[in-house]
Amino acid sequence: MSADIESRVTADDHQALKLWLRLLACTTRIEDQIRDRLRREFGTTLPRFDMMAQLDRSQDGLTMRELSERLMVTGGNVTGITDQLEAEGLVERQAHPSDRRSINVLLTPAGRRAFRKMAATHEQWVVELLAGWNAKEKTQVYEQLAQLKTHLMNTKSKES
Amino acid sequence: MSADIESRVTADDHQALKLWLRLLACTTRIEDQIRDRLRREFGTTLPRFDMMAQLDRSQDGLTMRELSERLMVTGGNVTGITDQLEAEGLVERQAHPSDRRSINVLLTPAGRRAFRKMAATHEQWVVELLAGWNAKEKTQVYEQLAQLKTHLMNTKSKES
DNA sequence: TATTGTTATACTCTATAACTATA
DNA sequence: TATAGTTATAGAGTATAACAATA
Repeated sequence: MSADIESRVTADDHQALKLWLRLLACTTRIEDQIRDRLRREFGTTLPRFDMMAQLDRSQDGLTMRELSERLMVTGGNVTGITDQLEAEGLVERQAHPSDRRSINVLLTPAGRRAFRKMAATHEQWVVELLAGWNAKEKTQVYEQLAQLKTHLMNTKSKES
Repeated sequence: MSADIESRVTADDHQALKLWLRLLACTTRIEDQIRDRLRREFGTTLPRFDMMAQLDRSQDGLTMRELSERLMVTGGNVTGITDQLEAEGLVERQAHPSDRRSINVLLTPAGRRAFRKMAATHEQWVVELLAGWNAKEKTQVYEQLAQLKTHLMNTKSKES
């Protein structure tokens, strides 16, 4: 390998690393802001907000198993979050019509109202935090991220 | 406000939210991969790796206070991570030359060797994970993120 | 036997606050 | 008094594994 090619490879490597560190810094900053605001303004957390978002999309509720898959956390965690939300009257557990092992979790009317209100505010936070980009730039980055996402979904996790 | 403007605003809001969710998905995926690989291939964690990266850059070591600022975590956490790395012989605590309250933390020669090896592998992971973008695209996103970062640094945290 | 959900437990990462030694 | 560092504690957030009920 010639020195030229090698140096180009090295330059490209550092480019990727610098890009990653900047990407991580921006995302972490936004996520921390959202966590902090959810806690202070609504007394909730991101996992709880995410579970309510999943339930809001589904009219008939979701089983613990479905929630576990969609939130990408293990079953024990779903039980814990559901317990908290149920204690506050935001969700309820119902018997599953056809499988007595399963449990259907649904938003209560109060839970749906509370979520809709939080979601609107949350969306305004995101608009504000991403206001460093105009509409055209947002579209560009959105499409560039689509490419990256495709690549990442095809990138196997390293086996142990 | 006319219906047109309002609908444009709404469209833009959803654009920001969709962009944020995609940005978060990509970043989380990469970060999880890196955490997982650090754990499996080097038996270490991201905070430990980050501390060693800071120490590798500084020839004369850093005080606990400096580490706390650079890693953006509180002092108690720095003590804990330092304890772990010291127990494995990767860093050492030394008396500060001019302030007896302070402690200087330095990489040991073994720690520096271990870090350099990990860092090279880590950089290859990042190159691989970001391979969904070519060099030109990486440069574009890098510069777009610079803009966002500037905006985020000027965005005050919400007061309580 | 396999699956659903719960419980118990543990580990990482973080913060706050009380404490000591020193400035 | 103020600062550097340590210790103790707590709370998210996550995982694994043993378990009971049901399929």
